Order: sequence, then C-alpha cells, then structure tokens
Amino acid sequence: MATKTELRRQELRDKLVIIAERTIAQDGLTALRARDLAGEAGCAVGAIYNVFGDLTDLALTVNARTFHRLGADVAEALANAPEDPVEQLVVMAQAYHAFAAQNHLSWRALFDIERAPGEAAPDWYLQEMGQLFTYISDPLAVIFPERDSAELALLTRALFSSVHGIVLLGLDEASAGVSTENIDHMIALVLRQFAASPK
Amino acid sequence: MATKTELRRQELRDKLVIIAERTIAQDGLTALRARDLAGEAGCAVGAIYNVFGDLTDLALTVNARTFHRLGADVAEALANAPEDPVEQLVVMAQAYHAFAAQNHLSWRALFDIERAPGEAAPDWYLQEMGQLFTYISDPLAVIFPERDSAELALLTRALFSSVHGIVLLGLDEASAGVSTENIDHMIALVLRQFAASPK
DNA sequence: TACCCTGTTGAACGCAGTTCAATGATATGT
DNA sequence: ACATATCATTGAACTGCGTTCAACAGGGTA
Repeated sequence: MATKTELRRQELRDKLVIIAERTIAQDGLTALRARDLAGEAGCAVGAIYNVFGDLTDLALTVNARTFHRLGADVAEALANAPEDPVEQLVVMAQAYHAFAAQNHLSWRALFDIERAPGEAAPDWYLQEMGQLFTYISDPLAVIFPERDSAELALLTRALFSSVHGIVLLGLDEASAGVSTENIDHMIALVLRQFAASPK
Repeated sequence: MATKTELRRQELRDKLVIIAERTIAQDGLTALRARDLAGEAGCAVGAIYNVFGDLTDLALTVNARTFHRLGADVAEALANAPEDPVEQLVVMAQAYHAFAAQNHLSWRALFDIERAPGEAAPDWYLQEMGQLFTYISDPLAVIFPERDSAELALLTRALFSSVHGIVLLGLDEASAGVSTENIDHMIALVLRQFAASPK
C-alpha cells in the first residue's frame, strides 16, 4: 500500500483542480496551460499526467464542479420560489442566467470542450442535466396536467434549450447590446407567454 | 500595375476559400491547418499569409459565405411559406434547423471562432444577423400589432435565441436522443404556444 | 536587355500538449 | 536498521501547430 504516495497524489490532484478552476474562471479554458499549471502547483509538467489523463480530463473535472454549483444555485432559487409553477420556471431560468453571467468563463467552459465524435458525454454531465430537467418538468407537469410524460420531456428540453439559447446569445457581447435586464425580460416573456396558453 | 500578380492572388484566394470551405464542412474548424491547406492548394505556407491575415481571417471568410447560404435558405422557406404569420415563423425556424443539420460542422464554425475580448463582430455578421431578425420581426409585428418596436425587437431576439438553443442542444449528440422530428416538434411547440397566447 | 522591385518561398521560430528514459523516493523482506 | 526491488516523479525532448522573414525568383519598366 502506497499510503504516502496516494496522499501526495490526492493533494496534487486537489491543488491542480483549484488552480485550474481559478484559471478558467479568470481567463477561460484557453488559458489552461500545462507549464503554467505545473509552475503554480510547484510540480513537474509530467506530474499532471500522473494524476489526470490529460488536460481535458482536468478541465472536465472542473466542469463537473461548475455544473454542480450551477445546479445548486438553481435548486436554491426553486426552494425560495413562489408556489406558482410558472413563476418557479421564471425564477429558475433567471437563476440560470445569473449563474452564467457571474461565472461567465467557467460556464462557457461547460460547453466549449469538444468531445471526440461518437464519444458519449460523461456520466456526471448526464446526471446533473437530468437533475436540472427534473426541476423544470415538475412545474411543467402542474401547468400541463393533461400531457403525457413523453410530451413533458420534450417540453422540458425545449424550454431549457430556449432559456439556454437566450442566455448564450445574450451574454455574447458580439451581437452586443443586450442588458442583463433585457435578458431576464426575454426569459420571462418566453416562459410566461408559453405557459399562459389555454391549451 | 501588377495585373498578372493580382490575378494570381485572386485565384489563390478563391482556391483557398474553396478548400477551406470543404475542409470545415467535412472535418470541422479544427481540421483547418496551414500546411494541409498549402499542400492542397499547391502553394507555400507563407503564401496563405500574403492573401489572408491569418487562418482566422480565412475561416471568417468561409463563415461569411456559410451565413449567407443560411440566410438564403431561410428566405426561400419564407417565400414558400403560407400566409399565416405563426406558420411563417415555424417554417423559417425549421429551415434554420434543416440548414444546421445538413451543414452541421460549417454551422458550428459560425459560432466556434472566438473573438478577442472587446473585439466587435465583423460587419457582414451583424448585417446577416439583422437580415434574419427582419424575417422574424415582420410576422411578429402581425401577430402582436399592439407592441411597440422596442418590444418587438426583444421578442425577435428572444425567439431567434430560443430556436437557436433548441437546434444547438438538439444537434449535440452528447445529450443524445433527440431525433430530427423531435427537434422540429419542439420548435413548433414553442413557437405556436408562444404566438397562440391571447395577449 | 538590364535592373530594380515586389511577390513568393519554405526553413526556422515560438509555443502548445504529451511522452519516457533517467532519477529519486518508497515500501518490503531480512 | 539496512539492502534492495519497485514504483512514482522528473523535465528535457518530441510532435504538431500558426506564424514569420531572410533569401530567392520573376515580372514590369527604362
């Protein structure tokens, strides 16, 4: 048993994750460089590869944590939300927006790692995604009680994707000129309008 | 006057754009490599830099053409659409989806080039985007005649972003399991539900 | 034709991620 | 406690990328 070694590895692992997390948050995924990382962590470049398969593995680990924080924020928003299911959707979506705005580069990193074609998404990703979807589908089931679960699943995905799209393009300064308030406004507009329908 | 030289440059320019277009379409933006490009075009690597500032310039040129084709597809869909403004929105959004699906990597490249922070989006980008927005806001103005132009602009952006989000996440095989039909279904669901509201 | 000038070339540079032979530390058996 | 085998760690070196620039070649002009 390599107790001492395992401990050291665990420590290095933690240190690398923390540094990578800060680097990505401050300067984005592209600023994650092996040599800089090793320099900051006080280890050799090769040591990184003893602990992570490659830099993408490290970035994915950071992403898992980011996604978890995101989920926690949305959950908290839901916990403090009014009873009305439409308002619950709005509050959660705006929490999603707030998280994306306040953790812009970390949030971008969630989607900027390209998987090799055919490669499945990591487990934690699907799991966290499923959690988010549950938060959405519960109020939706109240709003649309007569729809079956397959339809609700589609509605859930459609609404999540819509909000994601609004936040994504809204935060992209390229197409410039969308204020935070306007993004929240668009979110509320789409969700309320969507749920207000008699059907 | 360097007529002969200018002609050669123009020819090289065209050749590079065509090769780059095919490369991006087949293997994505990351497959665009200076040496491969030079090899295929039968020129020196340095020659690329006589004609384009850098590879990003070339990729942006390809993007401009892709965006233009996209706009043309949407315009054609609108031209053949029924009179009903809601159906016009649906038809256009599904044309957007069809283009993205059939030109997946080229379409991805539109959004995968990261600009340096603070750098404005290119002119053609804003122009094509504006064109797309016009296609959307016209039917919207019919659907919501009492809204002022600022509100319509926000609605337009919100709907475009929503459809974009649905297509983006739908085509991402990672979250797997969204068929083409389901994507079209989600688009129609969101747009019809949105426009059906009495308000 | 001779000569300048400008377009073109591709080897070389800088900077990434990743590897692996050499080194050093650790755990085990006596 | 020591010797020794085993395994972790190191960082120089390798590969592959975009980009540059001194040297070269070929076209335009007198």
